[in-house]
Amino acid sequence: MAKRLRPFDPQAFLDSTGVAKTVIAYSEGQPIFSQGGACETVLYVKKGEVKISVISKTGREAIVAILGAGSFFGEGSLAGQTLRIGTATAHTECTIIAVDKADMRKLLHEEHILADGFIAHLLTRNIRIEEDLIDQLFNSAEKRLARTLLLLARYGEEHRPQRVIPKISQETLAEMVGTTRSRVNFFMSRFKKLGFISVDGGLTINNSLLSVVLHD
Amino acid sequence: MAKRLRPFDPQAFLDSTGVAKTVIAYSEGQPIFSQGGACETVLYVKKGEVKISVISKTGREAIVAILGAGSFFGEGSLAGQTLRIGTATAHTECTIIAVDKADMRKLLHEEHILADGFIAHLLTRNIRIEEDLIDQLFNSAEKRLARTLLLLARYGEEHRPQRVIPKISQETLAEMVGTTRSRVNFFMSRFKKLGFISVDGGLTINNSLLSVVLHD
DNA sequence: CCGCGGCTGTCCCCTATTGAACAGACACGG
DNA sequence: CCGTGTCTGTTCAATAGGGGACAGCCGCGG
Repeated sequence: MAKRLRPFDPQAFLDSTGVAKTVIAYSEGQPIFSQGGACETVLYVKKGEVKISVISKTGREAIVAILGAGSFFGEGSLAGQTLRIGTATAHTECTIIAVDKADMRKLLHEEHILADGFIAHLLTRNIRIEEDLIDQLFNSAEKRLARTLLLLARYGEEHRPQRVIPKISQETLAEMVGTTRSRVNFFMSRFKKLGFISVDGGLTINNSLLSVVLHD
Repeated sequence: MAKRLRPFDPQAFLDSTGVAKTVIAYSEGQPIFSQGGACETVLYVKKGEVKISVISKTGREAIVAILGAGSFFGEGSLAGQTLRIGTATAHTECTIIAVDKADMRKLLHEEHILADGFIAHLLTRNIRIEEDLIDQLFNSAEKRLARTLLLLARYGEEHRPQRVIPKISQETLAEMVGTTRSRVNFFMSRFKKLGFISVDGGLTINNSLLSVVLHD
């Protein structure tokens, strides 16, 4: 089913369908929706990347996901959520399609092909979140950081294993990993010392070496 | 959509459809599928409860979910997973319907109504897992335990707030919360001392008092 | 060229958590 | 009534992680 996603292009579909929708371009850092706000739409990343984060009562921020083109988000609205549980921010410049939840429900019900794609998306999402949860349950901050770096390096792959990581601050890493910056820095230094990563301009990671951390 | 799940009954649907399926009754503790095993079916809880757990490389067990009647599980197979990432065990006596993944795909594609129900299920699941993840990211073991107890107490609700918790060992709680038994014991003692819970035969929790823990 | 803001490299203290061990309570089957 | 296995209550030493604080770097816009 993951493979079925490829041939089906929700974007073209959404573009062509007659349903009411909004297409908006955001510049980096702009909020798309905010935690606690009304939950009336389902959104789709047409271009760029979106960051989904949550802020705790104590003000700590955690990054739940970074989604690329082709992903839906804000689907919670379909399940009866009335308030957004997180905040969506443009992580890079991006353009987003928003569909009213009632329309989306109708579309899903009437259009096999969209429903298929949406199910595929939800399944993928589910797996990823579950992996993240398991990661949190089992692994130390060090391993989680290693995993995050590996995922980032693999990101934008599809082709040859790219190992250069797009610029990212330790602060952001900490929020993704679920720890503090001082910890991140501590482990990064260690990784460098051990030759698992290197910093020559961009951050480069050595997949096979870093993987060692993960597997004990 | 969560509400739509109610009128639609996947069980009756699966029962009536002509697709090949297996219905099996399990007794408590029996394995339904095992981590690392082949991933060929999607399953559905017709009666009873199923425990989904994962075992780490170091042998630690974590309980990812406990699902009641009406839930699907093992849907990862649809997304191209070839190996089960966790183990499903009969948490109580239960009866399970298993559908081959190819058949399930066909059904989902052809039957609006099933697809609707399945999407509703996935959305609900997604939200729950995401909440668990956020809980792990933000909250201390103490708060997570409080939350777990509250969820357990509310479990089987639908009606008046029941506060008696079905018998459950500290060991199991630890696996659900993602901590150790000693920690669970420590916090349980504290909760008792503070009057948040009481043990007169069964474990009874005081919802409003225990909620305090959650909200700082 | 200077100052400012945003990051990084380091330290350090203090609390939370782990991991293991051990005795006592209880339930069950022989 | 006894042994055995499964929990619970408790303790303790050893770590991992949280939460600052601070100086140094670097790029950018006056």
